[in-house]
Amino acid sequence: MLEQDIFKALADPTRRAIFEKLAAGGMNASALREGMAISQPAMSQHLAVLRTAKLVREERQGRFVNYEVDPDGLALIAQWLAKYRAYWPARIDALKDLLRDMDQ
Amino acid sequence: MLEQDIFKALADPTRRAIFEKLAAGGMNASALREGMAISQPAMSQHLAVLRTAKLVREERQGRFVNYEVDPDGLALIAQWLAKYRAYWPARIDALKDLLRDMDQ
DNA sequence: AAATCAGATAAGTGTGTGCTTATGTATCGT
DNA sequence: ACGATACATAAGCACACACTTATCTGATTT
Repeated sequence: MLEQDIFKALADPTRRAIFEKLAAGGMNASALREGMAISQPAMSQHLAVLRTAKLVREERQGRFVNYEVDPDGLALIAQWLAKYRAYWPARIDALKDLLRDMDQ
Repeated sequence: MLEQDIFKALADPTRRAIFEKLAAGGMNASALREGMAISQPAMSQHLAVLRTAKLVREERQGRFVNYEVDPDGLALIAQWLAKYRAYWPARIDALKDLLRDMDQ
């Protein structure tokens, strides 16, 4: 789980879309493809990249493979970002508000 | 300033190194090259990519161009990350803690 | 004005990446 | 056991990307 893998994985818009879809709830690879205009091998390859980056993890269920968000990858981004907290703008208040709202 | 630009910019290890160097304090392109085994055009091209991503901003000073971290790009990453807050592991909820610290 | 210096831009090249088609590997249903 | 289903892997191809050398722009110095 390297920074390198994470940022490279997220550099592709299709993979970000897949990740975002999974963030709304785990599902198998076929379900992920629905409404996405992407071939089965392409999806499988993208999921492999996301897995390597620890952004996603799999769990085999019979002949399906259920995928879900892996917090490890996100944690690494948070850590990377934290290194530069000195530069976060004051108007990041929006983010603070967002986090406060999510606490309710 | 698109997500696309940010993640692509950070997907390159040399650019992350440049960014990290600038995070320690602004400096011009020549100073950035010191100890980095990178040609002048390559540095210029990397800086252009970081600029497009709003991760870095320039300020011309005579015949030098001083570069420094641009908070805008970092803010965008923070916002992207915040969308997936539900998945952050409790023990590494660093971003939230840091934001709390900033409230003091 | 001319030479110099900091940096940007242009054009070409090798490598990486995301796709495709084809095939392989498990698991399920009958 | 057999075919079907869900997914992974292999191999090839077109394009993107990071580098190179060469040149250009703009500011400084003498």
